[in-house]
Amino acid sequence: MAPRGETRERILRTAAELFQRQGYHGTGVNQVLAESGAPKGSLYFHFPEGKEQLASESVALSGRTVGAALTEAVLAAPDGPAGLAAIGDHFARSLRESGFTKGCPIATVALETAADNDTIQAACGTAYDEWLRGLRAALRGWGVPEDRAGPLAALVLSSLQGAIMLARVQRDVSVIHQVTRQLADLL
Amino acid sequence: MAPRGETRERILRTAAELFQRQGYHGTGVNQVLAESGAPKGSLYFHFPEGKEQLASESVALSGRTVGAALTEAVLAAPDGPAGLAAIGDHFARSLRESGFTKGCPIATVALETAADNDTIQAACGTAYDEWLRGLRAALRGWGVPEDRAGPLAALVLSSLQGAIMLARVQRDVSVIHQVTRQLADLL
DNA sequence: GAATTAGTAGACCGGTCTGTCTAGTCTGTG
DNA sequence: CACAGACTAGACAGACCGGTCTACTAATTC
Repeated sequence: MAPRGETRERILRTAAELFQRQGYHGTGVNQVLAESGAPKGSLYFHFPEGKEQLASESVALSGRTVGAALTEAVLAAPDGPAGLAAIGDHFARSLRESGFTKGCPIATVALETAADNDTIQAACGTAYDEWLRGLRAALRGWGVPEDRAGPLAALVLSSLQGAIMLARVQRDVSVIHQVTRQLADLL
Repeated sequence: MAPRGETRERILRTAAELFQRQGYHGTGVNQVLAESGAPKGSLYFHFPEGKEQLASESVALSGRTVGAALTEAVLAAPDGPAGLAAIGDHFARSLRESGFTKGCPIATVALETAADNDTIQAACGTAYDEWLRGLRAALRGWGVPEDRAGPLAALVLSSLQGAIMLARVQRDVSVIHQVTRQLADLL
C-alpha cells in the first residue's frame, strides 16, 4: 500500500493536470483514477464530495503553484519590463513544452463552470484574486504609483490570460511576447 | 412540419447559445434537441458529422455575429477611445443581461477543444483571425500607424478576452471598463 | 495480540452520452 | 395522380458517466 496521504496527493495532482488540459466536463473521474493508479474507493474516501471537490481543490492547488512560480520570477527580475517578460516566458514555455495542451490551469475550468457551479467558480475567483494581489505588489515594487497599480494589475492579468488563450488556439506563443512587450512599455 | 431549412438554423442557433454558456463538453446534443424542439433524426441529417460539426459551425456563426456587431459599434464611434468603450460595453451588457452566463461565445469551446480536436480548434482560430483583422482595420482608421496596428490589435483582443473571462468569474463587469479605459490611453 | 481505525480495491448501479437505424411524412415535379 | 427526394420522428444501442457499496488489508492503539 502507498504511504499515508500519498494517494490523495497523487489523485489531486493528476486531476489538476487533466483539468488544465481538458477542462472540467472533458475530464472523467475514471480517467483521473486510471492515470493516477488509484482505485475508486480511495477517491471518494479522500474527496467525499466527489468530482466537484476534486475540481475545487485542483484549482486551488494550481493557483498556488503558478502563483508561487510567478512570485519567484518577479522577485528575480531587476525591473518591471524584465519581470513581465519572465512571466510571459513562464507561460510560453509551459505551452510549448506541452504541445500547447497546458495553458492557464484555471481558465478552462473557470469558463466551463461559471454558469452553473458556484463552488468551483468561487475557487477560481479566489485563485485569480491572489494573482491580482501578487501583481499589484510587484507593480508597486517596480515604482508604479499606488493608485495606478490596481487597474494596471487588472490589465496585465487580463491581457496575459487572453494572450495565453490566443496562443493556444493559434499554436504560436508569439502573441504572448507581443503583449508583454507592450505592457512593459506602459510602465 | 417546419419550412425548409428552418430546422437546421434553429438547431444551429440553439447550439451556439448553449455552447457559449456551457462549453462543448458541458452541452449534450439531447439538450440542443430538446431546446430547439428538433428530433434527433433531423440533427444527423443536417449535421452528418454530428456534434463536432455542430460545434464548428456554431463557432463560425458566433464569430460572424459578434464580428458584425463589433464592426457596427466601431463604425459608429467617432474616435478610438469611444470605439474601445463601445466594444467593452457590448460584452459587458451581454454578460449583465444574461446573468453572467454569456461571455465570449468562442473562448470556452476554444480552450476545451484546443488539446484534442483540430477541427473545432481551427474554426475558433479562424473566428479570432477575423476579429483581429477587423480590429487592425479599425485601429488604422483611428490613426494608428501601420506597423503599430498589428501588435496593438493583438493586445486589445487579448486583454478584452481576458477581461471578459475575469468579469465572468468575478460576476462584475468593472474590469472590462478598467481595461478598455487603459487601452484607450494607449492610442 | 486483539480491537480499531485508515485507507485500498473494484464490482456494481442507474442514468446519460453520442450516434444509428427504420419508418413515416411532407413537398416539389412530371 | 404518382413518384422521388428532402426531411422529420423517435426508438434503440453500446459505451461511458459519476457515485455507492461491501469486502478487504495495512497500520495504530490499547
